[in-house]
Amino acid sequence: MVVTRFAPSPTGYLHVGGARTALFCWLMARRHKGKFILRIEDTDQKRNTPTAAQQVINDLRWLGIDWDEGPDPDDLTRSIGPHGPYLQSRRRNIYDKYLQKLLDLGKAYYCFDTPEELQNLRQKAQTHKKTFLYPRPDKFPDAEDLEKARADGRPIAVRFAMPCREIVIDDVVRGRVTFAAGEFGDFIIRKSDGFPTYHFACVVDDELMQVTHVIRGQEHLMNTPLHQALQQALGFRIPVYAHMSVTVSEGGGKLSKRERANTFLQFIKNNTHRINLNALARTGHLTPSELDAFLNGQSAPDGPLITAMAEHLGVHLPEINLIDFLHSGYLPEALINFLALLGWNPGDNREIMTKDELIAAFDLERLIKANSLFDRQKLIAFNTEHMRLVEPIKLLDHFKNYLRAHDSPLAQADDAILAQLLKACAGARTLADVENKCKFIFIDKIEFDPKAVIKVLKKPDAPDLLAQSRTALAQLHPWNENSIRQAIEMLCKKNNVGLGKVAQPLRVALTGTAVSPPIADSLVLLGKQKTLKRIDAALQFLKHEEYGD
RNA sequence: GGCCCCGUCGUCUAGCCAGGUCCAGGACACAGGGUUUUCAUCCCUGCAACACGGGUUCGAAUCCCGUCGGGGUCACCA
Repeated sequence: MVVTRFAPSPTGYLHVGGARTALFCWLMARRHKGKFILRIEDTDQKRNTPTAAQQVINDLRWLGIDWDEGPDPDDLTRSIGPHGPYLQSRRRNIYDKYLQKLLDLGKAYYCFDTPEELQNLRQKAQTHKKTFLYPRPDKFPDAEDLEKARADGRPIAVRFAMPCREIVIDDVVRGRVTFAAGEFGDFIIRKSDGFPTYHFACVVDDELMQVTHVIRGQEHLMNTPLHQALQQALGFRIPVYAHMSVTVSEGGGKLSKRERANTFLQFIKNNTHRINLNALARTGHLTPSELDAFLNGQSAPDGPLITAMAEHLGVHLPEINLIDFLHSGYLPEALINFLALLGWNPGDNREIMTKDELIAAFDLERLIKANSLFDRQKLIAFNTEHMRLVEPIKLLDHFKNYLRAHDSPLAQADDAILAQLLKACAGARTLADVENKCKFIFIDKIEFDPKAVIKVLKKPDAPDLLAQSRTALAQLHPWNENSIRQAIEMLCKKNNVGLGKVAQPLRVALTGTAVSPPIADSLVLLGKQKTLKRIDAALQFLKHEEYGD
């Protein structure tokens, strides 16, 4: 049976890169009717935040990735599956057991160096232009040395005695990779705070959880020799390894969480003169000195705060975390499809694929070796396709989810209305597009976009046609898509003009902008009362403008 | 810098392992045109790549070597 695992360290929101790794692991397990495990690697006390694990879990669920074993998504303290707990911080007794075994076998040893001492050793190696390898003592410290170190208050860590021999790893995507003997030094497997390091916990857990395929980013390739040595020392199986290519950002560098903060910072710097910093600090819940620190590049606020401030200023930031994509109105189906094709392809010309199709086609053999760039424009194209493809019920769910994540005026609408909006906006690229197009219906006071006014309302015949529309619509009964369309068409015929001549002034009168769903839909959605009122308001507005000129 | 990985249109990629069917196929983007009451959608056409240099071979995008370029990694982070 195929068993894969995704093992994030909970340091914040789930990053697209991480999501891609999770997706490939999940796809592999589902393809082979195996198991997919979620394991939380929270062995770094300094970096973990209490809510981060839950956030990662929420993000994964939004994407539509589920796990057979792992923390209970509704209650992290509970486990699903026979190999729990799935939070590494709760497995310390297990690691200690294997650690003792290594110690007993003479394959690991205590060490008592302070950070400063290690730093010195490294420096020395660097001045001699040699790679730093920890100098293994001739004789491993014994119980007595341990006591003495403890008495002296020295940090007590444990190192693995790395065997000095050539190491060969077989990787599904890289092929056979060979490392010469002596490339790797003894590394720490238990930190002085008693927690295992990543290498150790990962190897032990992969064995105990019976993981068969380790699929991870290429950045782990250099870790694999260490893991393999550990597996051999402990008598563990060696799983199949697949080191995927990395996804890089459009800027050239790696897709980094800092990118959003940097983009935002750059925007502020370029527009200092027209930004009210006090108001900005308020929306970002920052003190003036915190904002100052951010502007000086000393620190960066949390993701959600950046998002709030960017929204406040109307700046679009590159999406990096999964939650950013939710906020921008992307569909998880589209993101999955897009991510799957970053470094993998089904071997034919198919691109737009559903989750089931991806599962059926997935194959580790078809992973690409070369790094790829995250192309947002292509993502948008994928999203457009999936907006059309997703079942209406599901699309509605996604839309509500999106609306909840915002402070949208549309949140007050019920399901039936929302479904109508979605239908009227067929062809929209993102959920954000739908919201933008329809929010005029839920706003009491609309504002006229000057460009739309000049381009449409100020046209010579516009006020007259608008007034005629008002008269015709006022008499209209019943008020539905069909009747409205007929009324408008008749008006066009009567005046001998194209549909746009009548529809556009109406549109601007109702929405303040030149963008909305098809005109008849827009009128139905707005309702007769409000429609007439807004036409009156627009007519009024035009009169004042005339006097003003 | 040491070690490791990678290198086909601007981008994602097919083709490479099993050399000829590839003057290199698809998609996104871009340019031009068309449909449409706005936006978006949709349709058509076009542009555009084997990093470079040596081999091997009758023949190389495909095999070998070198150069250059990009990325990763060198923690008591994961």
